[in-house]
Amino acid sequence: MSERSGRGESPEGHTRAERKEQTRRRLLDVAFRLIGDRSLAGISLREVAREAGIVPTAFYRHYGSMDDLGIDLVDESMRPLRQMVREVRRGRAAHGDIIVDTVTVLARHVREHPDQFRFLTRERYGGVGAVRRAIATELRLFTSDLTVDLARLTAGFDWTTEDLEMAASLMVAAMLTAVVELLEVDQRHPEDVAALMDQSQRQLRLIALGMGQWRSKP
Amino acid sequence: MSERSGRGESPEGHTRAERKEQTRRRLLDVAFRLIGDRSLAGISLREVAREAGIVPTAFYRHYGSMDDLGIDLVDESMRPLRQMVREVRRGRAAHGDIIVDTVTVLARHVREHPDQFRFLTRERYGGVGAVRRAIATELRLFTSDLTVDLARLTAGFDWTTEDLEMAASLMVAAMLTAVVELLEVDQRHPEDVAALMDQSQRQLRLIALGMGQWRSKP
DNA sequence: TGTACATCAGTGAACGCGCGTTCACTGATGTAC
DNA sequence: TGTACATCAGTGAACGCGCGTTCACTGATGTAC
Repeated sequence: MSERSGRGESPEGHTRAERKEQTRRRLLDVAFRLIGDRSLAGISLREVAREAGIVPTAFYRHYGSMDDLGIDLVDESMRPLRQMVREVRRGRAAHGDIIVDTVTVLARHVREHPDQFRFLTRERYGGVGAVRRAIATELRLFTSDLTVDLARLTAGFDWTTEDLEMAASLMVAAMLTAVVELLEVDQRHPEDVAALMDQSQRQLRLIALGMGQWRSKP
Repeated sequence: MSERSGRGESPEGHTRAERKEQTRRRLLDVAFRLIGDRSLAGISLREVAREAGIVPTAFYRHYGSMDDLGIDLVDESMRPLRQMVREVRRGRAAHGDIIVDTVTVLARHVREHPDQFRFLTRERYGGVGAVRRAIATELRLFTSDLTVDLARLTAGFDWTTEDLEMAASLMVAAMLTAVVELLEVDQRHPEDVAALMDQSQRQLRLIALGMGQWRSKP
């Protein structure tokens, strides 16, 4: 048999490594889909393998356990979040309203990758230890990026690092709440989505107003 | 045989109803304990029954399924939260600092009922539909109580109901974040607990400062 | 280019296990008279 | 108070099922010469 078309299925990806990567992607995609209405603990290795079109034992060619796959899912779903931060920073120089931009970009990402955000919010507290820690680490990085941004914005005022972190973590809390609520509302009711985004923007604005008045030991 | 001491175990509770209630309480306590390091989906009917000292089939004398037990767990763990709100309201008339009081009482409840708060934060997003909805309803009630309080505090200023709800939900988000972090830190390190409580108080103060500056369409 | 061997993604049978749920039951507690 | 029957919390055997994991395997792809 020739080098190509060795197997009937999947004509793309000729090398062994390419085929393996395709299977791994299928495992991740299937897991995200199944996680849409269940927790990671609620889906089985056999189910993921079955849906990905491989035999259960072949799963072990890719991950040592479902927990390992879970960690990979965290990486995958944190990527859009990091991209979001980058987008907002890029847009920041252009024109004024950081808050509107942030919420808009966040809402778009949630709309585009609902399963991934669902996974993150669900496993953030509920999941296996390793997965929970991976998510906590990523969120901490997210908060500290925001702290740096706030430091830049408040340069000249006498903000302590502690206070900046406090404000950043409050903003992250507000945004995470918005994400969760966005996932809950039916995307076919745009007026609900708009109301949520509006509330989220007003919350961030309220925090910004408070920061304007803040004195380090008020 | 006489009416009392029919069974060797559990001398308390003579009537059939009392004994049944004792078993139900044991089921709830066992479930809270097991949920300390797993999600509700991760514990089995057989395990709960085994730990409660009854045979699996006897479980059905108390609940139709583990989901039913889950709903009962929500009721049980929301009780301390409601009590907390009442306590803060009661103390409010006495002396000044609502924020310090709220955070102090909250921290105490979390310390006293860690398993129950763990259950709530874990199942809030991760759990079965019915349990998730029960928690969402209780939290909504909590937020609307706070909205009423804020309405009283801002009487005379031109706050819309929408804006009051927005501020209340931001405060609840801040407090829930604090709860989660309190559950994560080791209670044997009081300085970490103090730092968390301090951050939480500063966040609420920041929001209060923002509210002082708020104009309904800024 | 051709051959001979190594690699390794995926196969398929088999295992033991804990699960939820059914069923007919037991015997103490409760109730009617 | 005494008796006869009803109730019902808890028992124990049994079921079929999907699970994670083991094992020896196959055959296309990759590599060395």
